[in-house]
Amino acid sequence: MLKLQKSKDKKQALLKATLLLVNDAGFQGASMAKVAKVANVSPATIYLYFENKQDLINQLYLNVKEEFSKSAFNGIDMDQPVKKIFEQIWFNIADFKFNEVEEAQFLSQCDNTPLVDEACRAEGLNHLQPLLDLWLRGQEEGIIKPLSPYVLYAFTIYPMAFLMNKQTKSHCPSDTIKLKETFQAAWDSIKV
Amino acid sequence: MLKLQKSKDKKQALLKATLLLVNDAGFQGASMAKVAKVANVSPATIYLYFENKQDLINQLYLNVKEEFSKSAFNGIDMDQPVKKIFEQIWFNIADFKFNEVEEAQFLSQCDNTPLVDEACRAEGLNHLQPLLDLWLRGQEEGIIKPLSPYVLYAFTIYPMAFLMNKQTKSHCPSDTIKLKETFQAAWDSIKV
DNA sequence: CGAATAAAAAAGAACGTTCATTCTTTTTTA
DNA sequence: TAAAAAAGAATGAACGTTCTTTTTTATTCG
Repeated sequence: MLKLQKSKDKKQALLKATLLLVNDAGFQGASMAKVAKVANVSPATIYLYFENKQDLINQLYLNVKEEFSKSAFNGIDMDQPVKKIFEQIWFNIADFKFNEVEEAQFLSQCDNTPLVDEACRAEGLNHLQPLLDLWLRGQEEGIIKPLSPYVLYAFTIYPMAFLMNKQTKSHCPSDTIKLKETFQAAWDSIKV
Repeated sequence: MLKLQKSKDKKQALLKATLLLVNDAGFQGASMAKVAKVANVSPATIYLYFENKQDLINQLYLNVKEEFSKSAFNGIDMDQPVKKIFEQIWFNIADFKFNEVEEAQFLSQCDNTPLVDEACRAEGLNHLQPLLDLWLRGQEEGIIKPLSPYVLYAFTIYPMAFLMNKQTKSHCPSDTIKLKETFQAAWDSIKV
């Protein structure tokens, strides 16, 4: 039982090491040798927990994506008006993006690379279903524009990745992005 | 003179080969050997035109970024209301994203990777100054919200990268994204 | 309860391959 | 015919992965 925990710790350490290395130097920068070194483990040990490098990347992606989705819907009260629920989710996501910077950065990098399996990406998207359902409800109530969920996502959630990125790389001082006004922009883009 | 053209052709072929390979298999997928093969050239020849791999990537990035900016401001008539000019630019960018798919995909991949020099990225951003100036003018006229240019960009331009990406990878059928309504969303997010 | 032992986990060295880059030779150009 | 451009082979280093050995763990029996 203690054994099992140790195993999980080691796997977690490997995932975290990969995350850090990918953020710092891209996917090719995260070589198995470096991942092993950062996780304080022999390269061979990685293969006890992961099939190969692709499997390591895929599992990391799904791991972080799930963490992200959990944050997004954390403490949501569904017995409220659509706008209020959306606001809760939006601020949850903002919190994640600006507090779990490492994880958020990693996800951004994954968004546009061909190195994450498409199947894997699709699985990661499933977790966001509650948000799509909420939008549908908003559209039925006539308070959200009849746009495809892709467009809704593109204008409300996706922009946060850009802003997080700019802030992290300190292209813009951290007081430039006022969350309340930023949410207003997001909402204005999709409200009817 | 003919010689010079041939040289330029070869350099262009190398850049294009790199672009394709990076899109297909990421930055590590674009090995010098493969780039050479696709461009029909010896690996050694690459080093006549580029210092090293990083230089190749940097130059490609700046090249494509400049092409992008040129498209954005193509045929713009500055003697018009702010909204009209912004609309022209927005549709220019949309055209680029949805027609020059290879280039747009490459830029998206560059946005979030640590493999493009920050200095290089900064240089690429300069080209967008006219858009920032336009926003400022709009803010002085009181028709654009007093948000930082980062936020304005995040909500009007950046979403197109996401939509192009989804459409290219055929996650959403190509008639899902109606440009006119999508522009409306962009404008609504920043108009006062 | 502690020593013996079998199994599982981990380590480190080693594998063949591929990498970015350079060296030497050949071809093309002026 | 001299110089510039290009080719192809060769370089050592680093890659992902596997092989062999050592260490750790859990279990069994004295």
